[in-house]
Amino acid sequence: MQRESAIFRALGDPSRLAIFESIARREAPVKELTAQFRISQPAVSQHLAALRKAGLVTVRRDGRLAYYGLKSSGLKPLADWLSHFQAFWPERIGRLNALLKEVD
Amino acid sequence: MQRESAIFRALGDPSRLAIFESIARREAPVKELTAQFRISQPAVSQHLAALRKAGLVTVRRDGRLAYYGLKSSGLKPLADWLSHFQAFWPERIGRLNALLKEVD
DNA sequence: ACAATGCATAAGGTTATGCTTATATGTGTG
DNA sequence: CACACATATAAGCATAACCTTATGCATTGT
Repeated sequence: MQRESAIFRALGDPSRLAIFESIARREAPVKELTAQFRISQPAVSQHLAALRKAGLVTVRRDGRLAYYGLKSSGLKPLADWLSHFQAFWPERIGRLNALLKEVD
Repeated sequence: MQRESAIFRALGDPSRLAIFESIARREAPVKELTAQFRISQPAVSQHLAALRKAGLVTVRRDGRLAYYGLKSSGLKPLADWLSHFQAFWPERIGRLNALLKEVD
């Protein structure tokens, strides 16, 4: 109940959302993420700490590199929360259903 | 791409999320929402303006009352965004599938 | 051992955010 | 027409958020 708010807040910053989406595409060390955006390395690290605190990403350290990757269960609370509202957009059900069949 | 960020930001505040969830349960005028939370009426109005700006709620004026209700299409961008990541939490699929069958 | 690299944390400044009280606007009511 | 009521907006304040530069701490390479 209060956890979704934290997730929303974590993804509410454009830079942080972009970083998250990049990580979601593929795991990457801080160095690479820093090169990707126009903010300093400490800023990236701070965003990563926020994402980690929100349970959205994980770290894997290898030598002096810290690889950040998507935490698979991270978005689950959001999905659960969202499913509460599915009754309100029936036009969406069809597409979601199709997507699920694809996965099966 | 930048629109989700706005939605996330709108729901990132605990008070605002609570107001949104209340509205989602049922349409209500500002007066009633104000009674429900321990913040002033202007604060509620400001949160409502933010939710409206994010496309999450609608207003229906009746006399001097302003009824706020869920905008059915409001969460769609979020659902679309989230569906991108479904591949990453397969354990969730089953429950979602069950939910969809229920709706059918 | 020393220098360089990758990352995290500290400190500080600027802007954004969320709240309050005060006030304006519009709508019913006596 | 005056007055109460419902809501929105304005102004101001305290705190949080996000960024920067500076620095600390490991780890790797020479």
